[in-house]
Amino acid sequence: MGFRDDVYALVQQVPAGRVSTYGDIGTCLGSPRLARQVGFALAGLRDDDSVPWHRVINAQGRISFRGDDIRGILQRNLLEADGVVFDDADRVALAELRWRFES
DNA sequence: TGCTTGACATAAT
DNA sequence: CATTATGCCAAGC
Repeated sequence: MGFRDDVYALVQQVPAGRVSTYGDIGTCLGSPRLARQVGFALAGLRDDDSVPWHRVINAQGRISFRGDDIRGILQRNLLEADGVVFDDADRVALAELRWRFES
């Protein structure tokens, strides 16, 4: 279809225990300014669990809320289940967990 | 075809 | 460090 499918493909490349940022995905797809579109694409998934959307967070290493707090808590829960650790500021160690896309 | 919206990013306050 | 303002690009209407 377009941009969104590329986002899904990249997110699916992120292994468990690793996380990625909207900016990185956008950069991999063309420009770092595509970050919003990345989020937009993931929003289209809604409750589709075929894509590990919870492994995608913002550049600050924090979970992006969509409006429903439950969504963010669920995301954090899923990440912790993958082995991702949050610090006191509810942030993940991006320097260690940040996934680097190959192509 | 053209305007509005949006799970962000970055810089400024 | 949090909050606000602006930019950017694609999708929806």
